[in-house]
Amino acid sequence: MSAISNSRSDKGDRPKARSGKWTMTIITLLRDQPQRFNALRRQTGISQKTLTTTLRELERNGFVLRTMFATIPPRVEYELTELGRELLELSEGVRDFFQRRRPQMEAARERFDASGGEPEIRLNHP
Amino acid sequence: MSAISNSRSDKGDRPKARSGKWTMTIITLLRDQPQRFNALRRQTGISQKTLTTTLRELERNGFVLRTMFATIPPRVEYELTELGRELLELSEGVRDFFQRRRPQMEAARERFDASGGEPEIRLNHP
DNA sequence: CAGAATCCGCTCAGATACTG
DNA sequence: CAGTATCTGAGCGGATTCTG
Repeated sequence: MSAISNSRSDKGDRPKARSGKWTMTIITLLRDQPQRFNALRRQTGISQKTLTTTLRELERNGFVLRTMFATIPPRVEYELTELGRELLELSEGVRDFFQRRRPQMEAARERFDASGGEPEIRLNHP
Repeated sequence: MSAISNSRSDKGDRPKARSGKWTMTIITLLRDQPQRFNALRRQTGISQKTLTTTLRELERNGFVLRTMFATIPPRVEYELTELGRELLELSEGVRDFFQRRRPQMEAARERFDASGGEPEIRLNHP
């Protein structure tokens, strides 16, 4: 274990790229105004550890700006950067797509599940 | 274990929605022409199990059409549906975004890692 | 309040072996 | 060739505990 300090900056191993199940949710919540840590926590029900991890990666990649206020108790605010705002637009596009196409997807799933997943079968080869 | 058959249609539990690390790769490979199972396998280096799972979910959701030819040896082709083609466009948009913004992201990462992840600190509260 | 550190269970993806 | 069945290891996300 570390001998002197245990701050994050001591660890030599940088976090690997994460897909981030909660990433889209977080940046969506940051759309309209900066938010504090526990505000995000309450709105999402996300665990503290995962929220921290998600926010750190967003910060690290330049999508979110973290600002600490040296008050007691401490106050930390997260807000979208310009780059983060672009990511938000992108992610809204993705969400819109799946929302628009949801009926087709559900219909396809019903067909697939009803047929037990049996594919088209052709006897002739093209 | 199953008493009589072990075909997929026997299992009552349907697969849950998967994020699919390889999904984008696969539909990109299907852009220009239908492809056979092992062709996809060779081009990606993806394991056979994961390829099957990925293709099945794409098929189930209506993005990919699977066609079996009753020949010996068997021949199975995968191709994009119209819906799949829309998903392809979307995913190309996503890839383009991260490609375009890669420099900004890498710059942000360097700043973050160099500073040990220390945030902006403000002494006054707004 | 905003985290860091730890432990833990689950799911995902790869490796392997076997079939129609 | 195109799968299915199984085992296994790694990583993610949650719960809990502790601190500045």
